[in-house]
Amino acid sequence: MEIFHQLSGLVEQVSVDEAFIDVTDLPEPAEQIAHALQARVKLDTNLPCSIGAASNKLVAKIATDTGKNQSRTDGYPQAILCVPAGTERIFLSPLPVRAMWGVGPKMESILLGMGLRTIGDIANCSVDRLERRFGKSGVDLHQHALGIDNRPVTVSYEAKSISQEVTFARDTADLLFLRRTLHELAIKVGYRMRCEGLCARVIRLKLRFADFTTHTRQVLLQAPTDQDSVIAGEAEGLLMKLWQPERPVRLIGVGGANLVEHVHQLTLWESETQKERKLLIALDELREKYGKEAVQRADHIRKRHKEE
DNA sequence: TCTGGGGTCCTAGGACCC
DNA sequence: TCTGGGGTCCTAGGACCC
Repeated sequence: MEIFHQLSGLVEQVSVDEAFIDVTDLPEPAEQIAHALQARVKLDTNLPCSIGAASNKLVAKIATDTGKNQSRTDGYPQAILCVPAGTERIFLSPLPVRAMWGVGPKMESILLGMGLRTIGDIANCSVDRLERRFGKSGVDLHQHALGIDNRPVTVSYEAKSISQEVTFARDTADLLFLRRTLHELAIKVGYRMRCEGLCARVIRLKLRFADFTTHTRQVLLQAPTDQDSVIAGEAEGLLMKLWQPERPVRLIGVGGANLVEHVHQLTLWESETQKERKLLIALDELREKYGKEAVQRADHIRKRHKEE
């Protein structure tokens, strides 16, 4: 990512190992930039990478995937594929619908059922038919099949939600264990929110049963929070709504959504919650210095011992 | 791919208000 | 008192992505 930033200020990081770079303002041709960038990444990190270049994000993304698939001969894919402006539709046309960004297994089978095999078939299909079948996203799908995508490269990134979840090695029907796990997850979520300076207005619980059915419950808070105890408490309340003693649980997760920036409350007296905030921040700092297990709350430990 | 841990966006229905 | 239409907010679930 550092290497990308040296190239252009307009870098949109999509995941740990993927990014869009807007090189519109650079004088060199895209192909030349791509080769230099790939060489640079290899030299500095010894990592292979694939690059797709096009006039918009959608086509660049598909170009990367396509190049990667084509070069899947031996070893790592190290592809470069450039799609010149004006040739987007021609490039996409022969590709299978599954190659379209946003088309997964479900949509693929629906499209095949409609007799649409390639992206070109989607492009030649009437917008009305696609809209009837897929709603608003059908209109987008048609545009994308034509190679049209107006989404800009977005530099700043704001998280929409923060969550933690665990899948158990064995399904469990142990409520005490679930509640304890919930607490541990809530602590991690709260920590991450405080690191980002964010508070959540919505607390969400996710539960997956042994048969893989997944349920979520959420609650809208009066006031946004970044506090472990509040997150844990709300999540526990939600757990009791979903919990069925006879249904073992495979996964449990906690998250915060509707995130807002943390603002300090202007009250005359420090409330209990503000005291707890200060305590939590102090604990966060200790954990950063001495590791995650360095500090634990005595009341939590006592509770645990009693339970055990 | 019988399934890990994050995320995002969209849809549909219900409650509530004017 | 009942009905209609439209808008917003909230909740739950599904599809998809890396």
